Amino acid sequence: MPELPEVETTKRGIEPYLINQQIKAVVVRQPKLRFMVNPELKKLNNARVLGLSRRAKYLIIHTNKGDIVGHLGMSGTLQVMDDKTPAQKHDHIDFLIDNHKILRYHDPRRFGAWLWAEHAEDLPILQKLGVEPLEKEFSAEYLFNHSCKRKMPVKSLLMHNPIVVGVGNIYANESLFLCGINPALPANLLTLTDCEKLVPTIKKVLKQSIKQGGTTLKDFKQPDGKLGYFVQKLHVYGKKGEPCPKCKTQIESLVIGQRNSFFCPKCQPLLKSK
DNA sequence: CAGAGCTCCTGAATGC
DNA sequence: TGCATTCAGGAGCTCT
Repeated sequence: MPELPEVETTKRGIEPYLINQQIKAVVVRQPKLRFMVNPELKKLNNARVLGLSRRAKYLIIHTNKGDIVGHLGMSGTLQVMDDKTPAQKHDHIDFLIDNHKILRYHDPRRFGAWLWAEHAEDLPILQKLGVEPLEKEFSAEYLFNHSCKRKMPVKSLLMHNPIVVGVGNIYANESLFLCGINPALPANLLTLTDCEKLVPTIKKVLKQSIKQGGTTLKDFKQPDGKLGYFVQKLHVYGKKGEPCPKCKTQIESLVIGQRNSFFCPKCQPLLKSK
């Protein structure tokens, strides 16, 4: 599933092919995605790409005729390929570029979204987003300020977009494990000290992942980038029943906020002893 | 306002 | 072998 690092990697990967190019046409084969694809997209003929940016997991393509705002959902991919490449199943959108290439959006589960706005900042969806996890605004103090008065489980808080964006299920699980914090712990029981550990850990995990995203980057230049998402070294995510890498206790799983969560009951006790 | 639950969709995994 | 069922998963929206 494209997490923030994947989106960032995608952005960096396609940017060189798009910048200063004209979008000749936009072909929408399947408009029914998470939201109906914005018909305004089709008016972008001959729009020139000025640059790309990212906000949370949204990818923004700035043109002289407005901003295209895309989200890869959980199974979406964007690839630049030759404009003669035949469309495959689930290839929902093509942006035809004037260098005989296309930017193709492929998304089996259709959880993605493609919006348009004169200025991306005006989209309500983007305005409601919390801080970027890699920016300095996401600090221990910031997290503590928002956690101390909420009862929701820490893990849900970390995945709560109005507070901090881009921390997906995998990263929330892994970061909490690395900090020895139980994912079900009510947020208001987090101490400032916990936050001082957690925040840098989240940043570290995300940065590491972006670095590894270089691997993904290579694949996605290959037109048949059928390589799935590269597996990264995970400690607990998806490892129910396996031994904890630290203490060998069996990893347990628990559904929190409809999301599967993994943790070591010994390294991440719910009740803080001592 | 906080927070729980619902919903979109399809492929993979599991069950018979 | 094949059909039917179950589940995962990002995030906005609705309801309490």
